[in-house]
Amino acid sequence: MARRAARSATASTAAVPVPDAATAADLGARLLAWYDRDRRDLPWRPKPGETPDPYAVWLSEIMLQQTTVAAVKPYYARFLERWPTVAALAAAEDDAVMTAWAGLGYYARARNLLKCARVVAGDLGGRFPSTEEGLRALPGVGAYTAAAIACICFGCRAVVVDGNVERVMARLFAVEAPLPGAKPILRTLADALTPTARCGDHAQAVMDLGATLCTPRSPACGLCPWMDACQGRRAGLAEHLPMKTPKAERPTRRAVMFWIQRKDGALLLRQRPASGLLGGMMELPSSPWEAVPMPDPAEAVTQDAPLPFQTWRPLPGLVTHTFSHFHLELTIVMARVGANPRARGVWVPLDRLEEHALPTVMRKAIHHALTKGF
DNA sequence: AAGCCGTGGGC
DNA sequence: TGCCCAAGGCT
Repeated sequence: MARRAARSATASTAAVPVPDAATAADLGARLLAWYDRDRRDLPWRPKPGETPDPYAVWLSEIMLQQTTVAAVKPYYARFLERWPTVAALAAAEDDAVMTAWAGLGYYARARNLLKCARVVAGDLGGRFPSTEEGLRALPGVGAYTAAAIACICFGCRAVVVDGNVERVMARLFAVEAPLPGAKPILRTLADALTPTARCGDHAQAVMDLGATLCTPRSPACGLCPWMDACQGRRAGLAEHLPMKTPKAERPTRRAVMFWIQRKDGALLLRQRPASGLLGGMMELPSSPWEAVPMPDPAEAVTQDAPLPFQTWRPLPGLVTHTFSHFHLELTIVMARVGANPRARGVWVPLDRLEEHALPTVMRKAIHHALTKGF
């Protein structure tokens, strides 16, 4: 029974013919010709003939996980200038790295970045592993990143599959099975197209194709080196691929957030727990973030404030923010406390907030308070 | 193994 | 405006 089910799953895979070696070689040659002609100039991409610095490539690949090139560029420049080598980064203070990462999101990446730098600079003597398997064992380095570094920096033949590659393969071979279920099929197709020579350039070329021409919406098929071979385009499906299984709705969580100022004007911040949402980042204290109606400010002041205070007022309006899996609405309560309050956290003068690892949602809350509260 | 984990930009 | 998406990894 189970065997029969597996067989039928395989049958749907078999409906997508894997290209033969000659076809793959032809497609690969046309792709590299296009890449060599229209190569994008990216800060982490070595010029033709230059030897890539594994540290720089690794840093860029971590930053680029689920993050756009435009968002990464300024962070990448600041990191590379401040910590030019893996040894320098390994020696950095945790807080300095989290502060420098603030605003880029997915903060586990920053924690793993530091862990990884310390493994490489310490146990590995300052050198990144030169194999896919060795790289894959590093914190924050998964299948994609290991393959990318291995082929870009060390010339390994590695199958690089990211969102771009999946989209390009789905269109080129008209794969109508929806993601994420179609991942194995798309990987098989990417593998069939992956050459041994210039494997790193090939990988970057497919990703560039996805980023610049074979875009999620309104692909520029007329400029594509694979236009005539693209089965998705031939079927009039290109723009609709890859299909995706619908994802769950995002609930809205709500909370009352406390802007608490000491007599000298300093603001109370706290550090969040090391793991989980915004792990290790700084926050304004608040009631729990729950998918319930907005709490009554007076009740929140009584139940959830990190220290007692008499003088307070709720600010008009809401601070809204959307995370990967929920929306957040915040009511800000402004309060004043005495000169020597006792509370867990750090008291920060308003002109030194930028020295702390404040994620975007907290910057929004601070901006709202400074705008509406004064 | 499906859910968790940020943010900004484009349409 | 609200929704989709981006060079994924971890648990």
